Amino acid sequence: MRRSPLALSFYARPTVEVARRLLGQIIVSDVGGRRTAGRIVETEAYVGPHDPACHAWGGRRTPRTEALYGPPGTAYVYFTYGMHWCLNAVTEAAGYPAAVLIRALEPLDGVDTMRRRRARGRGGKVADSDLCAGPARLCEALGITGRLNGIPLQRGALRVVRGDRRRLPVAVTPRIGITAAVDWPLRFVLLDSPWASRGGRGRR
DNA sequence: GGTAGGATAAGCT
DNA sequence: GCTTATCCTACCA
Repeated sequence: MRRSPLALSFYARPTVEVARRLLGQIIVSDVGGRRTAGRIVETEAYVGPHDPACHAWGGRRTPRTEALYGPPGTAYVYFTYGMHWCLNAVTEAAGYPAAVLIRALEPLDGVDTMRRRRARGRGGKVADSDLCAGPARLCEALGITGRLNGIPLQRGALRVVRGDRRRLPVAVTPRIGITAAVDWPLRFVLLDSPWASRGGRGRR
């Protein structure tokens, strides 16, 4: 089945709105010649230079954050904790640094590939419910690394395509793992989704 | 069921 | 030097 990619205009809106409307949409990765795909079940908004948890807080513009200033629909992939990659979709107008962090997916396609990637370098096996339940986990499962930083999400090896968004029960909570602006309700998660990250399955 | 601590490196002060 | 938009293992209940 062929699904249409989300257009640039989808991302050129208030970041909170994009974060909410990304729930239910589908990420498709063809990295390494393998097709993997998953449905977005958890997101967080990082709303710009006035957001103390945003990497572009205070207008920081460095080689690391450069992709955040790109056009809407750009992939912002950053490295953290010395070993993890995380994927964001850049939002709002070009030049305005804001993005939505993709925090969890429901695996749809290429589950065997996901299992292999997630188990690599780790003798044990990974429960299917943990394949994409976390921002770094889903990047590992989909083969996403810094090589994809700055690419457009409308075409190419990594893209976001339209999913079924009818009747989605959404919970709104503070963001996870940050120490700044802890009261801002900028995390969106499908209510009771078994695919959400830890700290994420909760109701509110 | 839960949580504490370690891994590991870029970017900042 | 210190912090970090994390994950995993070990350990305790």
